[in-house]
Amino acid sequence: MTDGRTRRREDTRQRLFVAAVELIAEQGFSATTVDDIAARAGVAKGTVYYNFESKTVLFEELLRHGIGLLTADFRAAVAGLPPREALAALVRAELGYIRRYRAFAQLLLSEMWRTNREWQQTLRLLRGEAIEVIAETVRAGVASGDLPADLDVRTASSALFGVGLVVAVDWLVFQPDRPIEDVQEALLGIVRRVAQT
Amino acid sequence: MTDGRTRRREDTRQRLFVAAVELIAEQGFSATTVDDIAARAGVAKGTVYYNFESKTVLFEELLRHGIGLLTADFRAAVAGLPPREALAALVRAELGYIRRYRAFAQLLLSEMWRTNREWQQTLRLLRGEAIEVIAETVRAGVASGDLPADLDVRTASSALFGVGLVVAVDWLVFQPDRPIEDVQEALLGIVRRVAQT
DNA sequence: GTTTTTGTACTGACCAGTCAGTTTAGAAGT
DNA sequence: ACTTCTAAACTGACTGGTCAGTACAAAAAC
Repeated sequence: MTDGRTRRREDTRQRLFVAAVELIAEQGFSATTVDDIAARAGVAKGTVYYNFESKTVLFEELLRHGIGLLTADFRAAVAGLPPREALAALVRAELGYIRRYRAFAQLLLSEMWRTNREWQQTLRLLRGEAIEVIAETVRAGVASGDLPADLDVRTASSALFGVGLVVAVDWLVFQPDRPIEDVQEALLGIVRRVAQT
Repeated sequence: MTDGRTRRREDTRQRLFVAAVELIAEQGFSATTVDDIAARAGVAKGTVYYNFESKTVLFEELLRHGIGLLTADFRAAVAGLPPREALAALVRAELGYIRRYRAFAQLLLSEMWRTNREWQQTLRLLRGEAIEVIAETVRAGVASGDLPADLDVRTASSALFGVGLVVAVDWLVFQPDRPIEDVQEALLGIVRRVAQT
């Protein structure tokens, strides 16, 4: 199963992911060339096409991989917690994820609200999966009375997701010196306020 | 000054701005070709280069123009108001602007947190100008005691700017059916909460 | 008669994707 | 063990197309 071949190949794909995510976060998908990605990953261009069908597919698989990790973090964070605590745990999980995968978060923020791109459908779907975890928590809170009954679940969930993203990335890009605890506190405050509207 | 020639030229530039902003909001700067922009504006390619030095300069002037309007709206909104009301007025102004110049807002959201692009310096500068208006209001509020003294002016101002942008664009892209008053209410609630931290 | 726009044709750089050939891991034969 | 064989993994020069920017003569607007 994990013989030398598969491990080697998995390693190559991982290096390509890392190279691609960094370059695309900095420059965007279109401005990033396959040659750049190959060079940064330390492989030949042909290797990119041996491992991925096309530049677009590479990016789609990258999105799937990255958001998959985020969704898993979300699920782990809320497991077994009552609604209000689960909501706070989600905020902490999102921030922790963004700190760990800074470049991916930056990339998401830049590409999330685009329209008319080939991979846009994929991204929408994946965004939906991540937000669904938040939505389940919000829904449970509304049902149990822990959260206000008139809260629009879908809107609140996507707003929560987006606000976390923008505040954290803004912090990473423009205020990297500020301690993360402040950011987390500000975000938790925001969430608490929205949950009472 | 505003003779026929200048007005005609100004009109051409305006049409090019509109075409460029829509295409770049949808696809990004790199994926948008000068031929596309000219075609959408209903103008020959040569006209683009008669009116602008290069594709990059066109984009930079577009950014200057768009953020200039936003900054002017901000200044008009806060004129003569006490800090807390001024803050609410800023939120309303930002939302109104985003509704009017939807594509530009989408473009800003996508390009704001990029690094390593030629025009990135320009964008940072302009972002600073817009945020400075917010910062003046926040600073005045802190000085007069209307806002908490321990509020970090720079951070609060940029967070306010970013949150408004992401919530509004998310609304435009994913929930266009939802009434804008809801969005405005949610935002005002958020701002009130942050102002008390 | 001067400024602005048009239309078309062109150049040179760049870039996604291909492919014939090379290297490598490890299975099979002795 | 140790050679031989094979398929998987990787390489990098090459191709065909795309696109920013140029050139310029003729037309339209003022």
